[in-house]
Amino acid sequence: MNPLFKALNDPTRREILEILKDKDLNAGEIADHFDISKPSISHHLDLLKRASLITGTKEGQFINYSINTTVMDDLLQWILKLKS
Amino acid sequence: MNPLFKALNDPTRREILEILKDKDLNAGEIADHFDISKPSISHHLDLLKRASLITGTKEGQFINYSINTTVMDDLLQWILKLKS
DNA sequence: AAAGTATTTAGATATTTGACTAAATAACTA
DNA sequence: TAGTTATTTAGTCAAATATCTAAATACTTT
Repeated sequence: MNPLFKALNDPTRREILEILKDKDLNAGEIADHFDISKPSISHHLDLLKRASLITGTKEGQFINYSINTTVMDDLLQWILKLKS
Repeated sequence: MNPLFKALNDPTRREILEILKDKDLNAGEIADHFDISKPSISHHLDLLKRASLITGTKEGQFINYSINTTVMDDLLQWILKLKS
């Protein structure tokens, strides 16, 4: 659970998830959405990957990122447990 | 959303929520569950309060804390939006 | 009023985090 | 193969975080 909460505890990373919800994008396209350097975005992507919230697959020169929402099921469970 | 994610991004604070799920407790009782100083627990309680995840009501010398799960509805919505 | 208990506030310190620039790696293109 | 593009890794720095001890505040009890 820890890497998941950690990954979600940043507005930039949450926005990355929101833009990936609509469409897979490569690292450069993701970086273009933000006013932050590419290395910083790369770091955010790394944290999201560590939490399994995204997956990156190399397509030639590019790395295409997709969201993976299945990890959030644990989070949903945890919240619902607290609410019951 | 930010203070919510921030508050949840700590194992001690998540455990505080879990023990408050079962039963309201005062600050001292909460502190007794952990191997951490009372001032540190007080700080964690403050962050949880800022996120409206708990409420504290003074009962004489004690402050009784209760969980408030309604704030998590926004979080649930956010997660479900990403999953749809 | 003085002493004791419960909790928070203040101040200090070590660790973590998010950002940057510069350099490294990997793949494509001429 | 040399140059260009995409992305990550390395190293640095400032700001944020989690912890501690000591002191302050607030209530209760004697």
